[in-house]
Amino acid sequence: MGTLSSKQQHIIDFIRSFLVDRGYPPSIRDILGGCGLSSTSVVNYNLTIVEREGYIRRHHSVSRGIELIDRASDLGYCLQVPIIGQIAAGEPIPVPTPDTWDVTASAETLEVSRDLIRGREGVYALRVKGWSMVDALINDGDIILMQYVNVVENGEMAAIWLKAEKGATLKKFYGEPGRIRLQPANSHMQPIYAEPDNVEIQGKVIAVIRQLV
Amino acid sequence: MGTLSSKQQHIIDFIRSFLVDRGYPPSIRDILGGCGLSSTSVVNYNLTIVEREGYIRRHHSVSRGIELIDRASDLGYCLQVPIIGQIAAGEPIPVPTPDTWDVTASAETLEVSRDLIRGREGVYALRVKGWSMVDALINDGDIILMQYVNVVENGEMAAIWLKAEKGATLKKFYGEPGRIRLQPANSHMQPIYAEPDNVEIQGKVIAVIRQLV
DNA sequence: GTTGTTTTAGAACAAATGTTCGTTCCAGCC
DNA sequence: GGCTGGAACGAACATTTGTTCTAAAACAAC
Repeated sequence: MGTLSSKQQHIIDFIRSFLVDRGYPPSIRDILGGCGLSSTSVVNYNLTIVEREGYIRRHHSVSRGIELIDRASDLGYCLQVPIIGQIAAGEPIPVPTPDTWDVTASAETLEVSRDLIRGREGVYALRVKGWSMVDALINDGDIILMQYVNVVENGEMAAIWLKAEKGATLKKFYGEPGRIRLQPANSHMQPIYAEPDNVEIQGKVIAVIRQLV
Repeated sequence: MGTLSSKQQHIIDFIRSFLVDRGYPPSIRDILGGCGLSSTSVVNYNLTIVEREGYIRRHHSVSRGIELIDRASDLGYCLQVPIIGQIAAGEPIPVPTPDTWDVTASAETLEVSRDLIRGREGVYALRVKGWSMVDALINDGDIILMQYVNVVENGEMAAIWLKAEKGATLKKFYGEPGRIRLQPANSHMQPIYAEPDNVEIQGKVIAVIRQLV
């Protein structure tokens, strides 16, 4: 990646914004107009240099065949995850059944980068309401990424519905002989013990996102 | 969003993979070949329907002017944020100076969706080491998104370097007459008071990301 | 069957767009 | 001054590519 003149830098910026804005690359004459240049051959000339320096890839004799390949502010793809509700002690989570799973139906969605999902299926998001999860280092207003599962391994953090208490909580799950231990993430807090048929797993936590300000 | 024939669904899938693969949209004749169709007018005919159903937007009389607008399975751009180091009590953060700011230079980057950044400049990420920040609901292994700033407003969470103690910490910042109050996010913990010229702000926290499993 | 609608075919056209080439401008240099 | 190489210009050209039109085939409803 060599150095570029300001004109060439401007061209790259224009290509990027054009691409984000319109969804397809600009033609040479688009760049001409957008960057205030005066001749298609000037654009072509600079485009050749920008390609030689490794910022774009050109597909010759293809209209708008410009491919951006800068890693710097490069655009990887995100996935959209539905925010299907909020979790608060005392309220059940409206987990969608796997067959009525429709991302587009949900009113709000969260954009999440691919590495957080890691190819998992059945991922949804919840907004945390209240301070009942602070022992799990989860705050009011946080967003938790959940995966829809029925069973979890020991030690995994899960959203658990306590039928008798009619309360939802986030705890680390440990199956023990004859009982289930629900351990707060904070080591200073005491665990809760529950009957196996009193708990219902509504999904496991795969990430926590807290946005400040 | 209406229903599509299998042929039309195939066309959309082809457009998407073509786009991801080559960086620019297919022409009508590309679709013709890629989907095994036999006439450009057939492609055009189905493209019109697909557009009417809201899956794409066509820019007429523009070569390859096809814009994918399905929210369901992809799209939305991410930005890359450099992970420039880790924060732990007792170690300074290697904050880059604004002029040597080079995303590509950093060994590790984090992909983050656009809404988390919100157009801010000078954003970097830190990996949290140790449990010294649990009072701020931040755990060992969490990743915090930071923005490089020198001053913060009262109540904002910031990475603060205490010169005398030679320690970095994350606290809520409050300027008070003659002193600075550093308040843990956890209300059960007591604040720290510091001399104004003993503190050095290294950036403010704009998001916390915790990945489990 | 008839009728009407949807879908396909193929070709021709016009516009969009990449490419080429001779020329000009200009700064640096011998 | 004269030479040279990078950069810009402008026009012409060739290809790519969207668009349109007519006819036919396929399909559904009656």
